[in-house]
Amino acid sequence: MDKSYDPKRIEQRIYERWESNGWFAPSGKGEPYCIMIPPPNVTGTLHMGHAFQHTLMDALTRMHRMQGRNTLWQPGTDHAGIATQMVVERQLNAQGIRREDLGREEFVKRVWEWKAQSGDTIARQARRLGNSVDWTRDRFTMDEGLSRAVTEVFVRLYEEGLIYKGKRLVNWDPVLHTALSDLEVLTGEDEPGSLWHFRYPLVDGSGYVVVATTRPETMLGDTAVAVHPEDERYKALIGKSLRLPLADRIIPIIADEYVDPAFGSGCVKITPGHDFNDYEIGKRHNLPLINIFDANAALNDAVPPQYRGLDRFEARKRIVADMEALGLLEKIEPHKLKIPRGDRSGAVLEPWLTDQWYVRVGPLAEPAIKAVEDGRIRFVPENWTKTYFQWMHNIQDWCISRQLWWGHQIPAWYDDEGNVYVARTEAEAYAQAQAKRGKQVELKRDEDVLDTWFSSALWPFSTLGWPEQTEELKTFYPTNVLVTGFDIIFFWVARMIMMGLKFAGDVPFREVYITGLIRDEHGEKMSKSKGNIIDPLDLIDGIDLEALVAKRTSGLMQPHLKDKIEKNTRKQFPQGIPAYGTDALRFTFCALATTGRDIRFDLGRVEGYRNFCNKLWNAARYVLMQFDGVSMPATPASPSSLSIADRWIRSRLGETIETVLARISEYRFDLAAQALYEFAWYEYCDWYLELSKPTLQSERTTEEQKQATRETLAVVLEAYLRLLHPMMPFITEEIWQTLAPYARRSGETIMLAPYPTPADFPRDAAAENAIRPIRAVILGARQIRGQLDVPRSRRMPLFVLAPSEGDWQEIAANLDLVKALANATDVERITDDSSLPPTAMQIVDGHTIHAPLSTLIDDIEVELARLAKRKAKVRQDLARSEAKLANPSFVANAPVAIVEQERARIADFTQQIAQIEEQERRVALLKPKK
RNA sequence: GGGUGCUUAGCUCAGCGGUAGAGCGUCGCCCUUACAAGGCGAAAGUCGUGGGUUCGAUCCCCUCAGCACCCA
Repeated sequence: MDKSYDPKRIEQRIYERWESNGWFAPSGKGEPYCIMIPPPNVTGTLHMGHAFQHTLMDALTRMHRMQGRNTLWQPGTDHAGIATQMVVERQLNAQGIRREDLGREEFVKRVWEWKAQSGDTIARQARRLGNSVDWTRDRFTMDEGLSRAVTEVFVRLYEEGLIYKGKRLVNWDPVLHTALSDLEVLTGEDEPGSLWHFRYPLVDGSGYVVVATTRPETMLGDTAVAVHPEDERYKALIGKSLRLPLADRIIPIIADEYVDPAFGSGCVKITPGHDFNDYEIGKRHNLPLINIFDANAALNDAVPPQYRGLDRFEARKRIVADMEALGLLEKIEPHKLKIPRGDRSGAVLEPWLTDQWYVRVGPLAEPAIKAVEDGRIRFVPENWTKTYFQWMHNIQDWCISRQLWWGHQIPAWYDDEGNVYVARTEAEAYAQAQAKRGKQVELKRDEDVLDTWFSSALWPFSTLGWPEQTEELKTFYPTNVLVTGFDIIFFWVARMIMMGLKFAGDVPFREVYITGLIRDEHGEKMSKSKGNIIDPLDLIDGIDLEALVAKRTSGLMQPHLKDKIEKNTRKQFPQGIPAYGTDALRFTFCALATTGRDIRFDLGRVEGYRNFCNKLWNAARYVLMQFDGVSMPATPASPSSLSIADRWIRSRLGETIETVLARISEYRFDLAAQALYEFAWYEYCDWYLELSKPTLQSERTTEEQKQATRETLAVVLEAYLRLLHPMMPFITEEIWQTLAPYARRSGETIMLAPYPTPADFPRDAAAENAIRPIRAVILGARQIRGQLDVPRSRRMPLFVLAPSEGDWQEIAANLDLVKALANATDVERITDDSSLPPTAMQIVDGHTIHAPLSTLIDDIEVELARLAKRKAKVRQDLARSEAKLANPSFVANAPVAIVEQERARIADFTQQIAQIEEQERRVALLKPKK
């Protein structure tokens, strides 16, 4: 083995072997376990959030596979309608081609070409992350099978009256020319704007009312002015008529509770065609609805000729100017408001009246709520159920049509009379038309496509072959757990639950593990425009500064941010990013997977876990070295030949296995990772490896004892590798391949070896207790050296005052061990320290350890200072305990065990102080007489 | 306006009714034949504020402040 760990040399080779052997596919044996990957955008790349979630899913998948379950991790991608269409359109625009020039068919062909070209980026990334997905089952939402599921669901919902077409106000993106669902609307921070106060004259010439508006350009579509019914200022005006300036229309003054008398002037212009609230008011008061915008949000022919064709923002200026010229502009106030924008285009959205398809969600939501209420689906962490319920109880009908070309075209056809035929195929639609019209008629298919989330909602069963009742569907549905971020609970999780219950007859998954969102080191969301994204592969392979800068500053939507991004990047990564390897990255993700909702990604953590990989690597090297030139005996070492250290480390591994299993079962990957880290580093490496050295190197131990220790080294490490494998698949496999035989374990791969159980390494309380005094003496010696800055090379005799005969027996039985690790010339028991020469003293776990000062230092003051400090600390502790016991109600009310513990502490502290004082007295004797 | 979180060591975060923990960073000492990507030792926190419950609160309850997110 190389002296240090080099992930580049092992990872890809190992992954290829796993994949080519078909080990990712379900075994076909055992209880099923299934996770559906949340399908990423097929033309996109995996970002840190994906890498994070994939790591957790892979860890779960690998663990259950090792536990003998029939395990499927289903991979795939979605077609990301708007995002993908935008990308391809932009590419075409760069060549001076417009989408409309190509026509729909040709354009869609170009998208497929782009998909083919960029499509394997994600698969390549996923492989580098070590994902053990079953690639043979890879799916895409636009695949034939999945498209069939989409059509089937659409038709069935339509037939049940759960899908309808309606003319409604929608959120219209005037740049992308499509409707968006509520969820795709972003309302960001308050932006500075104005509140314009206009005068609308009364028809009877008795004056005017002042209306306040943030959108002057919509006044041409006003069909009323509303006041609050109880507003004394305007009560008398209700029912009167106004002459709408510029448009020169007569509109009524109406009363509606919706009006906030305190806002603006208390008079609100009502534009039912271009505002969601006004639309509702319009419905209540039977107001006419005037649409004044076209698809580009420019004014249409419904407005006076001089405004026609003006863009909405241009129109605003003109209208304000014209009102002012007419003396109808009362004032302009600065006003902050939130402006709705499209989540893809960033364009200011326009409420616009169009024909759209909707899903009537109410009847679907009810069972979906119930499934969570009665525990058939469990959210982890549990408090996300609240978020889910809040949304589900206030759910709105879902606008599913999009005016795009890329996506599942809606299976609806129209005849020349405008009748609609929803059908699984064109032929079926023609048959329906024939039946209805009694003759053959020409049909035209609906141009719109479905929201991408419509197909994503079917993912858990469409990928398994639905509507066919396939074996896979029977075996793996409902799936076990969904791993995803809280940001798509509404978009995706809720909709999958609704669709799964409706069409697959059961919940789509039994648990939903909601992860936090990966943010940058400042807690900022990672985004291209902020220039703070990190490609997970760059953490794995490393990247130099120039390449990183180039990556972050190319293809920016807002080129003016380039300089800032470059500057920040150079500042943050002056040396670029070193290669950390997949395992280090994966372990970092696990360690960061706390219950919080924001996860700050800290490069320091990755580095730390890369070091951990190296530590593990070198521990393995040490273990393997012990077998050099040693022939393996035919039979394993007998239990009776195990040393106390051998028994101890086995017991500690047992506890670690227990902890890891428990923590992962509650999705606390952070705590599981911590337990794994601590065992390997602080127990196995720091202690056990060191404890093994005297046994293996001494001439005083028997060959049988040596064999027992060698085997323990191998057996414990081998089992630990299996325990760690789900989080760090590559390094564990690499080491395991050479180590396994020494642990008498065979098999082609660690990924199919059994996952450890606590029963494999039963707890051994006697061994754990026996190690304690041994450790105490070694620690005492180390502390004395450390605190007095004495080099390890300076050896010394130790005198130990043990708290009990039993404790001393453990020390005495392992004297060579203690001497070696404490680097002591001798370890001698004392029962009374008064006869000792002046020493440095340390109390550890009830053991008092002395080392003669003459062997350590020349300056007595150093030791005196150390003692004084120590004494002060113990006195503080003593005071605290005494105060507690001095409180009669503490003694009366606290549990006996707690009171006893406090009494014991006092006794202990008192004794320690006495010892330190005695020590001070004796050390002082060494002071040169003045 | 409604809702949900968060505030613990310099930084990033665990923890949780009985003497405050980790990683990274910092400071000493050490080239110890597994590992300097290392070893040993150390320093460092009135656990956001103010109340309450309790024998005892970082933890439970209330108030306030700051920050973040979601919904309208």
